[in-house]
Amino acid sequence: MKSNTELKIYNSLTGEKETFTPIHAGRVGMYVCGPTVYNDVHLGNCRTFVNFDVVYRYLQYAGYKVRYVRNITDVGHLEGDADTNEAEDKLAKRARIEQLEPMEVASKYTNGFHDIMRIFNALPPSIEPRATGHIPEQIEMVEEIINNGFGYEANGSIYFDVPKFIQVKGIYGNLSGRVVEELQSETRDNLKKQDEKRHPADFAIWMKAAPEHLMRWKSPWSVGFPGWHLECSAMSRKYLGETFDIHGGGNDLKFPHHENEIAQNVGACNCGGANLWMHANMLLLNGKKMSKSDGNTISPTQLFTGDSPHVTKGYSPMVVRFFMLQAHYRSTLDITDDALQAAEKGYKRLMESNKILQSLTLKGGKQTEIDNEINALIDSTLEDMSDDFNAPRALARLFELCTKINAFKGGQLDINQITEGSLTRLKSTFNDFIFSIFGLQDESVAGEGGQSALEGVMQLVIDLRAQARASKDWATSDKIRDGLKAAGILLKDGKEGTSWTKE
RNA sequence: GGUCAGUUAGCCGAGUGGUUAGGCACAGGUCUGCAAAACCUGCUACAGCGGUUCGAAUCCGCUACUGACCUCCA
Repeated sequence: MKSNTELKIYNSLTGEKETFTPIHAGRVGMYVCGPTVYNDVHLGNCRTFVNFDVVYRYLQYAGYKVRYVRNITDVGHLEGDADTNEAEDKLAKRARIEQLEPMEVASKYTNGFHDIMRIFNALPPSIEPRATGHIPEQIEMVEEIINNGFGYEANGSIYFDVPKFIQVKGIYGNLSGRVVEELQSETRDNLKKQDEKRHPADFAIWMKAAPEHLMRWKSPWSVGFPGWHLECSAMSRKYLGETFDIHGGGNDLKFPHHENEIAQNVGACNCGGANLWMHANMLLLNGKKMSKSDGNTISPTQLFTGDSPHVTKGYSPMVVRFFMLQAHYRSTLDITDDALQAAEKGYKRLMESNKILQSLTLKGGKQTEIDNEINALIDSTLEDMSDDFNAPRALARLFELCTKINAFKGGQLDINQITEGSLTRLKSTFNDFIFSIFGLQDESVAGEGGQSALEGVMQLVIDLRAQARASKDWATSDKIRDGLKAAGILLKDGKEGTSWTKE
């Protein structure tokens, strides 16, 4: 542990921030609900995964060995009314529309999802299991649930008996705050549709496949496919154990998905799955939920290219990632063009300050008030992250350090007012935060190989311009500066010469 | 309709019962050949109405509004 502060995490299950104590000292098991791969990944989905990427990264930084499991749902997730014949598997529907095998659809969108995650610099999970790769485990779980009396068969489909579960275990609704009596009264109008389910709150754990259904497996009850919630219960248990540390996902999965997941786990092995549930909040566009039907939506690609009426220009992936870090994961985040522009400048300022910091040196530094301030800021940055992963607050502290760093360079503050040890600590912590914890990348750095050649060229150009300036040849000097700006390179004249940066 | 969350300065967004969040924008200044960058200073807000308190943006209640979930959704 590089931080002495204990880690506190908000637990959706209890509604309180709790001191995090892993089941096995030094190790963390974390499961995050991954995407259903029937379409291009949604930008809001990206926010959730970026948030959990930071959680994953910070846990590792804090010294934990983390097993991070994030699934790919490629079967079972129904679209439409799941209780009528109109229900259709999301992947199967897509396969029909695109005239592809369901697995082609899954592969296509899984690849697309991975591409976007890589672009956002999200680390791959330790294990990325697929629902279709775990059919036996899911069938086994259905059997367990039936044997424990919490499942019943109707026409080849198996349903989870929620009223029975409530009667015996009494925990259904603890996560989402639902009361099943209310659910029943709310859906009474729809009761006539539910010919198979005994209770409207019941949900399918195994579905008998209609003849035209493309995805089908043999089971003791019918040729069919598993229910949507089941794969997470089965796979989290398989890879993380009957009880594990953290389960995460988007806020909108809390009910019914996560509530049912818990019910399945408890119903199968009398184990509750995760000790701690984390939910990332929604991403809004112009103050409203993204919705394709309203046109209030933007894809990651559109955001990068600027090809959308919602933005005036394209924003780089790291700017978007930085933008996401500026809000707490449990708050909604409103994506607007103005906010993105602000984030773009903030991101550049942060990256630039880090570059400056890494080049700072001192001779004969001593401990002063400034030294104390800097160390206090570093400490609070770590404390902020340990307080329910408060990235925006940690980022604010980093910006306060930026001001100091820039002042050291500009000469407004004397670098020798801090000790050698503090400078070293500042350099490593600042660097770790930006790259290892926040997972940002420096987009101003050119690709491999090109950088050193460009450095040489730039040094030459800057020298030539310095000569022109020395002889007060402003025309040449300004021509160089303006020409470089047009090429996307900014020159900065400082006290100790000129430096440059990519725009 | 039910449940839950939120309403913070021009914009985005943290936050705690009493002290400057931060970013961006804006204004003034320093520096500069000019500019940019950087630094300094300023702008100092907490939906409305009540209540608790010596003191509330922070706790409680009501109202208004927004959003999420209740149906596929990260």
